[in-house]
Amino acid sequence: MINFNGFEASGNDPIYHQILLFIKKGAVAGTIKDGDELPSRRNLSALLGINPNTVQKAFSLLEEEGLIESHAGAKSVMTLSAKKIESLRVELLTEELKSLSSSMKQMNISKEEAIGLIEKFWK
Amino acid sequence: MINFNGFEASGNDPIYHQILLFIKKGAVAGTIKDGDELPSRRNLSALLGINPNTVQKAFSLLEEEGLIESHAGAKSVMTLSAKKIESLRVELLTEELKSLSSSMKQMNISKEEAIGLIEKFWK
DNA sequence: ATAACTGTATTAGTGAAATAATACAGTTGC
DNA sequence: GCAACTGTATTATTTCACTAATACAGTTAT
Repeated sequence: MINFNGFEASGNDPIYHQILLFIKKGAVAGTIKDGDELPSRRNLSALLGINPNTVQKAFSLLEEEGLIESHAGAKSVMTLSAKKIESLRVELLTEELKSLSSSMKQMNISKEEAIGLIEKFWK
Repeated sequence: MINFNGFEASGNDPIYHQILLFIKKGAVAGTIKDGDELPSRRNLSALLGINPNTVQKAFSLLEEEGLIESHAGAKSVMTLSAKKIESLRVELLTEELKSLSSSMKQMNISKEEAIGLIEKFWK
């Protein structure tokens, strides 16, 4: 069963999208594996203190992307492959790093200084 | 007069917030200086293809933070100091790097790999 | 002075995220 | 078989970002 203890909703990003990212990042990290069961919509919404429909939105998007399978009555399960995971890895890293380097350039911060700052901030 | 040519609204971040960041990052970069005039609400909204009220929201937040001054009838102007700029720099960098390192850890990516990826993505 | 610009304020409407309360059908465990 | 769980669907409401259309008062340039 996938563990949501490390999850905390924050910022202005929609909650359903944060759940989506949490699952995707877990898949990339290897902490979420093919065949893993997801908590039920009702259980997860209770655990996170949010509405079941919000969880349902996240899960239905995961299904559209082919990352989980759902059947009425049974728990949803992860459907991962090495190929899918590699795609996720590229997708998430590209997003993250494009945004970082663009942001740093807008502040006129050099690559070297940026790397130095990362060394500091990495705890 | 502050130049908004490099600005493009994108993503799910509210537009008023993107305008806010654009100004703050410009101040940190040094391309926006103390005393610089801002375009009028009406002009900027027309240039960006958005509603004047959205620009007004961004500008009123900037005023609350003491980064601009506005008086009825006259153009708004930047009110920056070395101290304010340094605060902005710390605020923006902390935000950006905390988010990066947290995200990388969720994907189980080491500091060394992260730095290597930044070297690649920095163009 | 006056026309054309400024900032500021108000009221109304749309769309999306999230909540709330149900309902129904399929599965699983005892 | 049956109770307790599952996924799925529907309708209504609230909040916020954003748009839209005005209105009014202060400034700036000619």
